[in-house]
Amino acid sequence: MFKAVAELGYRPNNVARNLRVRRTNVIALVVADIQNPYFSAVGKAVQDLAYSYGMQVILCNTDEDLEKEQQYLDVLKADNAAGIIIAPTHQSTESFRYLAELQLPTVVIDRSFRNIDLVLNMDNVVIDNRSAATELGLHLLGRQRKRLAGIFGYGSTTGRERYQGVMDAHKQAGVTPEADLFRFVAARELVGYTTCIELLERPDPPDAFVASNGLLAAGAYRALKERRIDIPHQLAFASFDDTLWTPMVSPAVTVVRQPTTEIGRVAVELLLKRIQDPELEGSETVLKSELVVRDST
Amino acid sequence: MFKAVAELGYRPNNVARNLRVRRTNVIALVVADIQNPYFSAVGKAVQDLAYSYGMQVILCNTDEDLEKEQQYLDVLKADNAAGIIIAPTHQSTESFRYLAELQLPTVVIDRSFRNIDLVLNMDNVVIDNRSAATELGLHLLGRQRKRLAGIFGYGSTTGRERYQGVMDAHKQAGVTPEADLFRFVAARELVGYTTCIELLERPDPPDAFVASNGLLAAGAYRALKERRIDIPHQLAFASFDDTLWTPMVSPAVTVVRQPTTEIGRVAVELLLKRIQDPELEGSETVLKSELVVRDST
DNA sequence: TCTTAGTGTGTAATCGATTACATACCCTCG
DNA sequence: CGAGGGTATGTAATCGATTACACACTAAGA
Repeated sequence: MFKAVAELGYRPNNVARNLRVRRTNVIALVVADIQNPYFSAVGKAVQDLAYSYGMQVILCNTDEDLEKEQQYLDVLKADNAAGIIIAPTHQSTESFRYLAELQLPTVVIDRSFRNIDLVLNMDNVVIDNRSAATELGLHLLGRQRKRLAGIFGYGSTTGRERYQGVMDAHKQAGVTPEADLFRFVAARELVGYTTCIELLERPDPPDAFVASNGLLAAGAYRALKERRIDIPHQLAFASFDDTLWTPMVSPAVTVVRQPTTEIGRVAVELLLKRIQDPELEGSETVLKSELVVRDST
Repeated sequence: MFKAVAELGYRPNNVARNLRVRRTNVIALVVADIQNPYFSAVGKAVQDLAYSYGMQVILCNTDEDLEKEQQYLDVLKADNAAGIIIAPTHQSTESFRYLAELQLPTVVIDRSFRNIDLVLNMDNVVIDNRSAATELGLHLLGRQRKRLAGIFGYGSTTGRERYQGVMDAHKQAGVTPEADLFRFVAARELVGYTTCIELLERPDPPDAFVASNGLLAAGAYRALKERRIDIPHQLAFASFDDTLWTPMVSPAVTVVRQPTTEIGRVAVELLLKRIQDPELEGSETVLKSELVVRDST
């Protein structure tokens, strides 16, 4: 039988099959930018695990552009995707309503929808950004440091939560934060670079600096090196996301390491359960991050 | 009309459409590892351009495993993918025959199939690895350096071509290469690290070092820093692939920069033409790479 | 021997769009 | 007024699998 199949060169047509059984084996990964090391690490994990379950992964870069994201979602619905794993650009009730109306099994990663006023049958996989940021903030505010600056991803709850955590750290350390030292900007390397320069050129520059994600950190660190800032003595530097370069530079960078592989794994497993039973109630998984202290602080 | 469509919430079913018109708008990107910065850069470019043409990109990590690659190819054929962009794991006649028999529009990137003895209706987008490696080798062999070591990706023509280029450089510089200083290994960060350590611990260690891709380079550089090797005085270091970290470390790393965005762009455009007309003759596009000299050499 | 369960084979409906073709309709021109 | 060209509408076939169902056949038990 199998021999005959092989000899005749029969290839089943999955498109026909998908039409008949009314589902596909494609799951979509919708993120801002696959070049962001955090997302590419998660993407790798998702891809590997999906493969072992016989599923394909489709890749969607939104560039943090809501319209682009929604166009992708429309296409995914039309394509009858089995499910989606998404780090949504906006965390507004409006955009979650759009997402929910697709009626596709959905797992939200990286960004929380705890504060969305809708009943959402979706799973959420995040880390505790606020307390991780508090821990990092307290670490930076130690040793008499008083002037912490920070750049945070604009538009995502992640950035806001990390900012909140840093504010909590100020309170706990008894330091008054200076509002103008904190900026919300687009998560791009170049933006990290220019914003960092801007902050350094103030008459009263900061003595500590935090970046809320790997891309911003890369840009900021480049600026610090270019200006020959003495790290950590003149200024302490730390960021979120442990990437290839953070341990390699001198001084090596203190970071909050996210469990990217674990995030991808949990996301896929939750998604597969939800594909089995789309009516499952929503859930929230908070994974542990880890403060990795290196020479930059 | 459009109003009625919107009000009734009609969503077309692309699966049915795809079945009827006998094609899909999915192109597959088949690479070893999306976390490899080279591939994630190309992937980003492919994804962005594909989006503008209304196509989806499916992501396949082969981990340089031929069986996994062929399983993916089978699925892609069954799924009726519109076309594939692939960096094939093996460049053997056998594996290219397999690829060709799928009868899918195909563009091969990163690795050459010039030496394959088959008539292949595929496009090839590469850089001139051999002469780029020669240029890099000559650069390293300058200033009285006589003992160049190198690690190259195992299994790909890319690694072999770059090795050949480095050998050419020895010839041109009038230096006799020492065979045991050159290793072909798997493209993983950890492998780069251990192999580098191994080479450093020889009784007569090298005075220059080259890594044939970004992942191996990351591991090797980490080893060099850990052993507190004085770069570039004690040992000059350079690699292929310009990534986030290469300009950030001290000393910044001299690299051969590949035009990743251009590679992705050209690959998609060739693929789209080939989807239009699958009978097009094969082509080869050789893009220019660039030697970026920094402090490590 | 007859019934019943279980197995095997064959035919037809189904998924939801596209596309081809037939039929009906309208307008214009000879 | 009738023929012809062009648009409109409607019906049916198609893509290639899955799945349901009818029917035939075999084997075991009453």
